[in-house]
Amino acid sequence: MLRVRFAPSPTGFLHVGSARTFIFNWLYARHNGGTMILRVDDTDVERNTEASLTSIFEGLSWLNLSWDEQYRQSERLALHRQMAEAIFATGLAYRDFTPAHEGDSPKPIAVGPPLSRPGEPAPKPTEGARQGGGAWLFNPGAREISREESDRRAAAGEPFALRFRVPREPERIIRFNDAVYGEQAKSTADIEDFALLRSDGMPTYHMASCADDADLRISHIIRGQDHLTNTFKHVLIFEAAGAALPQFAHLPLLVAPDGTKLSKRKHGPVVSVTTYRDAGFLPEAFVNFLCLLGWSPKNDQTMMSRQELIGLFSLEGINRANAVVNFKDVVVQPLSPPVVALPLKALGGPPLSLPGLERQGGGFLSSEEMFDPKALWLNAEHIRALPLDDLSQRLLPVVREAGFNVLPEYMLRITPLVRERIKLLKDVLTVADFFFVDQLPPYNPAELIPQKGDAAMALKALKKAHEVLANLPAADFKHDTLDANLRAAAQELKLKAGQMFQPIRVAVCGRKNAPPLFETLEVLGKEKTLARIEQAIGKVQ
RNA sequence: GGCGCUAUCGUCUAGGGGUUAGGACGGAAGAUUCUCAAUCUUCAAACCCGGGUUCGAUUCCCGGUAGCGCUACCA
Repeated sequence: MLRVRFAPSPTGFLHVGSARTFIFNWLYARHNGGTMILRVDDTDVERNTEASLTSIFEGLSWLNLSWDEQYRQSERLALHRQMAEAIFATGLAYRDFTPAHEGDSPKPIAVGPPLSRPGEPAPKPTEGARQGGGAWLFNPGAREISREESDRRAAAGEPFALRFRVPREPERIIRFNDAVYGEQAKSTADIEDFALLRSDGMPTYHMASCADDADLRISHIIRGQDHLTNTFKHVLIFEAAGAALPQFAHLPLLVAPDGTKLSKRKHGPVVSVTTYRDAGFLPEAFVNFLCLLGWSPKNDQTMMSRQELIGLFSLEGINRANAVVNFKDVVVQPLSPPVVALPLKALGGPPLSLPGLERQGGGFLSSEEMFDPKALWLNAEHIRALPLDDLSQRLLPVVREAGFNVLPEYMLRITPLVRERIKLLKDVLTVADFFFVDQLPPYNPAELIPQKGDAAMALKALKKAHEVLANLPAADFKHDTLDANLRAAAQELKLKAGQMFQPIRVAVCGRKNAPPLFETLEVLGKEKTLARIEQAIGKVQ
């Protein structure tokens, strides 16, 4: 029975790296008909918050990801302690009565004899941490305390941490096979006596995680590569507890353009899944994008539906090198002097604004700056692949949230005009804004003047257009009729099509770049069209 | 410092002892159109360095370098 788990610790919003880890686990389970388990690793009471847990659920639900079983580590503490005690009973763990944090790195007080190899001199304590090489033996005296003394002090109520007694003499080579990174080996001389239980009785991550993985019969542990070296400790725990070793598969890390691990603290909103949701990514596109970081179907496919991903996914397709999420460094490194936000490319409207993404010194980051261009492209691809009514339904809430009370039927008519022009759902606000308002926001009248023309030409075109369109029954405000009439008018005025159409476009849309004119007029309707042309005439005069 | 991992166009990646080193994004140029977008065509762009093994290495081995990760009573 194949069983995989995703085990987030609720210490912040859902991280894109975590989301990808979930997805890979989920894909593996769904591909093989296995069981997907969500386990909340909340043993760190200091840092866990319920708000964080809520945000993780929110993120997963937006991505439309499902799981079959759910657990919470804080409800399974008895199990963890039980397994820790079982290990203690075998002699493979010992009580360390050193007060908490007194032995923490890098304070030199903990030095003691490092686990130096024969022949290597031990470093002097004053030299600081680990200069002699090898792993650190925490609080060396603690390991040697007799069982009698240990029992006595414990019975007296003295607090202690439980540490794993890593085999020292003879030193052993711990081995495991990783589905992605291959055969792994490490000497016990390089593994420190790590803690199993804290002095308050709470299990550490290593203990809780292994106890649960064993108890829940997890068959495959698919997780970030930052756990690769921890795995040796886990192998030790599994062994000591007499549990079967699961198959490990470590995933390359998601890194920032500067190569460092993506972190909430350093890279802020660009690592939060909610940022992508709020910016108007389609969940299916975002999942697609995440899958392409560190995994390949090896068949040159880039755009994949969820079903295709499930069908194509395999551990063999996972890459070993870290993958860069290619956002612009300005996101994390405020520029000085401050730079004005770039407008969205090709879209006349204001740049995308999202909370937390204000640029230092004012302005907002554009979507091209904060998102990986491939993510943007993939999102556009998925948008274009959506049926019109589906896309329209997803656009509607975005528009309404921006304060425009648009009817579903109207949205459906606008949708085909924006479908090929937006990369993010939110782009609809800058691409189709003129459909939503009664009054066009102010624009530069000079825009009304066509190529190789002057104000007189603009005026002539606008007046003629108004005349022609006014004579058209509202029912004839259809693409073909508009096309025929306006072209005829252009010919009559001896204007090129573009020279005729641009003034009208600017009059109606308030900018030069917009969806095709006749479709636009058709959707906008006779009344608004004429009103806007009249206003434009006023501006030119 | 110690240990582990990694290294193909700017980015995501395919490939693998002999290839014009493939694809995608992004970039450039052109076609098309009433603008924009979409679409189509074309172009530029990569095997970290040094040794070995071999008739032949980008590919296998070793070393170096660089990057990353771990090295907590965090996860």
